[in-house]
Amino acid sequence: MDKDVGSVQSVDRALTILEILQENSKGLGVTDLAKQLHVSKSTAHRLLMSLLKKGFVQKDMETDKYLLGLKLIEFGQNVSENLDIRKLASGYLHELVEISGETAHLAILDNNEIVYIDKIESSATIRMYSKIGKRAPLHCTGIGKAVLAFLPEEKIKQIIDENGLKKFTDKTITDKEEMLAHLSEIKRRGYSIDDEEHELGINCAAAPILNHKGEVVAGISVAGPLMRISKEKLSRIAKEVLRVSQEISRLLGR
Amino acid sequence: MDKDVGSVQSVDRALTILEILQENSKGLGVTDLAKQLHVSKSTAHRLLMSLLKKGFVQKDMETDKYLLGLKLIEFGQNVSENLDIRKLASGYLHELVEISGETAHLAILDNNEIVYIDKIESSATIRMYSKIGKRAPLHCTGIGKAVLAFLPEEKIKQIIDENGLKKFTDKTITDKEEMLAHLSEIKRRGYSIDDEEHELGINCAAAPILNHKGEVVAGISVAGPLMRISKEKLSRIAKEVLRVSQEISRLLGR
DNA sequence: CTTATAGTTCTATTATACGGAACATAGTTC
DNA sequence: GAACTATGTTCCGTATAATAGAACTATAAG
Repeated sequence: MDKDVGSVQSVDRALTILEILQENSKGLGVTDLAKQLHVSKSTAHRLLMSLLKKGFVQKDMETDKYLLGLKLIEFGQNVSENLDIRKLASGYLHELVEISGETAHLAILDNNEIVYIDKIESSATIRMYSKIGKRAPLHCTGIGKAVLAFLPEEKIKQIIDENGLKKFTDKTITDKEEMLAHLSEIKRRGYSIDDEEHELGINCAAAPILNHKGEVVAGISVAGPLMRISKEKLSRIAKEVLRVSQEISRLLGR
Repeated sequence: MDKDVGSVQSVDRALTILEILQENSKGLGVTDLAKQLHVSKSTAHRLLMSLLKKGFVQKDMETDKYLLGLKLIEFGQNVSENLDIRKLASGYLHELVEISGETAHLAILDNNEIVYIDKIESSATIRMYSKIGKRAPLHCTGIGKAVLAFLPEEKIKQIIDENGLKKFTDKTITDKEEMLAHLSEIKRRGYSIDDEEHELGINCAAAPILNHKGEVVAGISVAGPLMRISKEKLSRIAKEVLRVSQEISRLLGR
């Protein structure tokens, strides 16, 4: 057993108690906990007293068992709220670049547009901050459509009515009914495909990121030139983008 | 300084670190934390290593500061999900009984009806489990209306259309439009009043309990015979019921 | 009533958490 | 670019604080 240098035994144990209690939602007694922790009853008890005093665990009055405390709800909320989506997603975007060999993007929804807040390229190891901050419409970009599709029905209609469906290329969807059907299909399968609807020669697969309330807050995509991305490759990429988007959403408490 | 007997110093300190980090959402360095904890840098550092290893804190790669870890989101979710609303509310219901001298109820929404899951009476110190499990309609009870008012608009209409507005007393609201207006008023002020709409001679003030997503999951009320409750007393009670409902909702992460 | 089981408090022992110093790293100032 | 500061990390001897086990309660079971 390695000595776990640089950390504090009793703290490790206390945190392990929390983990054990997470697995036992009906609560555990001191003796059970002591066994699982491989410590004496008195040690387990003292650790519990510290956790109890701070509200990290509570004692069920009826069963006399210890369970996770309400304080943890607060903490969870707090972390969710102050989460920096860019930092959170960064590692995943790199993973997507690795897998696909193409460029990955992260964008958030702001004022009926998307704003790119990160972009990671395969070739250049340095980030191109130039494009970061760029805004794009919702109706004809991969991330835009993915985000739009997951907004509430009324909000979608409102945005379309307010902003229209401006034509960027011959492939841009400009008919409202067609767009609504398209979005509902995106919502069903979880990801969107941009088939040169914003810029000719560029294909893109994207998926939304949802927060703990199930609200769409951002989107990620992988995009690249048509010549390098076959239909088949794009659909493989789309699966990966979807998977990653779900992992990120999960981190947000989704 | 009392010795905080029965707890573990290092655990207390580690948990305090989490509390301090909660107040500093942009993160803190080792030195700052050590100062606030009144311990040496090395101690603060070792405590952080334990917290870090378990994912309770994370280190921001860009600023090199420590902040609350994503693990806490999981815990929060877990606690919310496994929360026993009855146990949670119990103390608060007793408080309401104390304040009002009348009977307090807790009910949850189930299948377009409310189900009473707790009832606490002033006179009898023992709980009357007889009434627990009883079902009642949404449109003419205090809790029912409070819950109904906080459902999504469409859901409200759907429920009314499906279940109708059955007349129980002369005061029962049976007109759909009148009911919708009534409900929107309830939503505005946060609490509902049942003025003999279900049972003659019984007045009641109720308010909804919302979960972390803002969804209504239950309601609480204080009810009593007309002869003991003046209009004025009822409105005083309603304020208390509202306050308590908000406190419980907050515990649920609202 | 006795026995068993779990929770809580007490206490002597030593392992372990502690502070301070040393070292490392980076960011600033001149 | 050297000298200086501020901050993070590692090391180490010491004494404190955490530990195990026993004693003591409080319930529950037989």
